[in-house]
Amino acid sequence: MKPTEKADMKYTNQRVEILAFLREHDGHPTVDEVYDGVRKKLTRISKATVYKNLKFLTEKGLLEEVNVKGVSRFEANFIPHHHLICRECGRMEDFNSEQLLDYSMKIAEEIEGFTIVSTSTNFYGVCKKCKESQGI
Amino acid sequence: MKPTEKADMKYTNQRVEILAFLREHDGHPTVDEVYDGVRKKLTRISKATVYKNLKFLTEKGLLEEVNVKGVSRFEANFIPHHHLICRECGRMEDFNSEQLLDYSMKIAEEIEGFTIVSTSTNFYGVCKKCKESQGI
DNA sequence: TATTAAATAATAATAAATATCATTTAGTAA
DNA sequence: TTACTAAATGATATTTATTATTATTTAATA
Repeated sequence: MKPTEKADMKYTNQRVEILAFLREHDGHPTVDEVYDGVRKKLTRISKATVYKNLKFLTEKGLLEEVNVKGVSRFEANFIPHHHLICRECGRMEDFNSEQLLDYSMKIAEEIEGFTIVSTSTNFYGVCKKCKESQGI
Repeated sequence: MKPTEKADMKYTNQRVEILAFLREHDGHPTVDEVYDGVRKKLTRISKATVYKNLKFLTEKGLLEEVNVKGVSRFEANFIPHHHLICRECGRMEDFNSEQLLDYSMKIAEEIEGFTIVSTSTNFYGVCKKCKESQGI
């Protein structure tokens, strides 16, 4: 099922707000960040509901879970892309390169033992903020 | 510090065995797998020691932590490489492509806001075993 | 609008990871 | 080699993260 299709599930306010929050916040929020964000609109939402739905929506293919430095983060961006990851603070940004996707998928064709359907490259380094705070 | 240099730390039996185990098992073991493996040689090792050392050795730069489907896994392979990841079972294998590393690092040079020092591409798909068990 | 399966909130339970602390050990120097 | 000391360990307690339970509420459908 493509992310744009209607999934076979109830579109509760909680789910709608979680999806909306993640579509508006592309910085790969953690569970707690999603909870805090969604709570501004749905003040009575339970954290268990956030956990359950992040898991559920990920299984449904409407979200993707990524992990940096042992912390789970979520994103709603299904356009194939890459990640810039700060080894210091864990900050994570999307990065687009059609070229690199094409190149990687070409290489993937030669791989045996695995049937590859997608690729994503992680770029590790130090973000601007961390570099500046180290420099001082 | 390069992984081959002697780190500034005590080389306890526990640490030596954890490092040895990970160097001999390149399938990206989980905490529990490391614990079970090392316990065969050091029957009295505590799980807390395994946790502490996996974290410590990762911070020291002697191990790397990766995460598949929410599960932390560890590896001792510091030769830059890529990963084949099964979306079904979470199996993870190393994959080498000097070409792809070069290509990615070339692209990295153009990235602003992050100072990139390394890259790694994840290839997502279905492994042979999962494909066979689905086919039946 | 009434029905019903599914989802929620609140909380309990479980699992994962870390902290505590008395004891042991690796590394160093006499 | 032995003695010393900071660091590491094992055992366990504590904390944090995640999942399960259950009475109540709600979205989807007729």
